[in-house]
Amino acid sequence: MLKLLSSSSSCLQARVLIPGHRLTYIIRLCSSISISESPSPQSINVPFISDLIAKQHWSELKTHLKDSTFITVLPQLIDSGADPELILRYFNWSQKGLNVPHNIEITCRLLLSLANTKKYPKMRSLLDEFVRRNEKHSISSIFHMLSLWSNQFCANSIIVDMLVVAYVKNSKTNLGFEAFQRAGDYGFRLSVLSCNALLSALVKEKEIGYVEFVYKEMFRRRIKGDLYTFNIVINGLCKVGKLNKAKDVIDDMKAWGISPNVVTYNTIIGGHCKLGGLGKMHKADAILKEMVANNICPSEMTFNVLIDGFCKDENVAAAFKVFEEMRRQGLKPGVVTYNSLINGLCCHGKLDEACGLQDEMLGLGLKPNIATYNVLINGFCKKKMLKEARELFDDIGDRGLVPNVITYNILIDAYCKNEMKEEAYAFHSMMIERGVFPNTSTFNCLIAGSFKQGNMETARKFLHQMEVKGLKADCITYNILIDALCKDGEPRKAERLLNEMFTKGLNPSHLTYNTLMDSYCREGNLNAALNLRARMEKEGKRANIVTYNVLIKGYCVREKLVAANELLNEMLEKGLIPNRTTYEIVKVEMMDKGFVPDIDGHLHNISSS
DNA sequence: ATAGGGTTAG
Repeated sequence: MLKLLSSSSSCLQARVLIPGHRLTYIIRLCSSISISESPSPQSINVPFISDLIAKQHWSELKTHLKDSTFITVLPQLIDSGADPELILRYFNWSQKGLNVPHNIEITCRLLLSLANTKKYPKMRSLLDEFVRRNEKHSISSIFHMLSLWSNQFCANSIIVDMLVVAYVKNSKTNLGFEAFQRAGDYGFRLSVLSCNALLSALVKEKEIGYVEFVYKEMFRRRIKGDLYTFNIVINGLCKVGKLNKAKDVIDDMKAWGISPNVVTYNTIIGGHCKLGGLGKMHKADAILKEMVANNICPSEMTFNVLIDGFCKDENVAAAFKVFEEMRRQGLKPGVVTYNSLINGLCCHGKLDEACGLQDEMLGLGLKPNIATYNVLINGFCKKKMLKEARELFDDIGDRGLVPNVITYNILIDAYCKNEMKEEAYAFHSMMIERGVFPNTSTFNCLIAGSFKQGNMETARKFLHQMEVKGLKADCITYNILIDALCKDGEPRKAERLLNEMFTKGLNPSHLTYNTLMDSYCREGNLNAALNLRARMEKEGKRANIVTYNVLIKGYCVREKLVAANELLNEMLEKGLIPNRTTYEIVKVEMMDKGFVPDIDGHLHNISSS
């Protein structure tokens, strides 16, 4: 409990009553650069000074005020009830001229007087400047000052609301989140506007845990979300594959009387297409039907998302069916539509058809963009038609387009994979010369290429170069390094890299674990492989087909056929469909050694029964 | 004054 006793221009006395104690403390709160030593600061002639500020007679003002009193003028101006805009003008001038750090107390008082006169744009720019200055003011000190100087919840809330937006706008999302959280402790009410801005920034930074926190907290604080709020949260959840939770949010919004719109549906359909797992396109199709049943008309974007999904699901035929349906509904396919289809055809090696489609889009007056070229170049590269890829690359400039980092990465990767490192390095230099900066992916291609050629030294050189350039190793970099060590028969060293990934906040993928398990299995260390499986599942990653293939093979080569068979059964029970590799392992390692399959595909050991 | 789509690297 705190009771205000008195306040001077720069100091504030308050009595602190600590519950359960009989003692009363008198504290003096002084701002950092206030001249608290002088008991009564020289008072100023407010009307006179105000007039000078209004006329912007700064040099005259400077001669009237001694240097040391600049900061004492502000509280007096505020106390006098002068026009807040006038005070702000003086504040900005003294700030610029003297470059003194922001004084929290003064800033908060100024914000409060601006809030009371509804000078919202001025408050926004003041807060923007405050946040941009990067001074290390703690959020709690700001909130504390606001509570000390005002008991108007409304004014305080508006300031805090704008503060959150200012942090988010200036890419200080973590501070925006902290302000959001503390606002709850202080009981300040935030608007849906600032919450949406915060949520949107958190989604962009893939901080989904925080997104979920803010979303739940909004309910708890009775901040009513709008259509944007729900769409942002749904998008965040879809991006990390939490599709069931995304569906729950759709139920939430309906419960709040907000109907999902075309964006909502496109987002959730896209989520299924990208990370839906088994039978994902069927689910995506079902959502499309639900959307139509709810009288939401699919847009060009809806079809684009579906077409791309089918292409990635290696079902180009279905993609073309959607393409036809799209035109039947009178929607015009755009460049993105064609890019998805061209990419789908390229991935199937159907380059002639892909080029034909490009001609078709040209005929429709659609201009290919750099992504169109990237998918085509990639198609040629994957078919080892590097000459044709190079020719396409040379066409880019004639089309008035500029190759981007992806274009270069595709070609560098292709040259590395085809043991043409001179060409790869030439493209690496070319991109730098042309001002396209290599990114982590560029180095991943170069590092992987070096390993492939057995050139450990070069790989290390690129890894070093990458760090020097301030580029951080990502999951794929680690996978490349882990793979190289594993191929070298060094799974223990590779596992150390796995540990390092966690310390760097990187999320190992199935592939990471599977690579390591395979390497342990090859040297017959089944326990180490099983430990890794346990670790992987502890991290929320269920064994996939490759995991089972690796482990089954591991048991087989150690002649533990019964254990291998148990794993095979486990895999079938979990609904994982054995692939060609599984079949080969089973045939060579098991069926040829006395196991026979029954009608369900389960194997039985005839020598034991 | 905020929400949704296409291209690279394991």
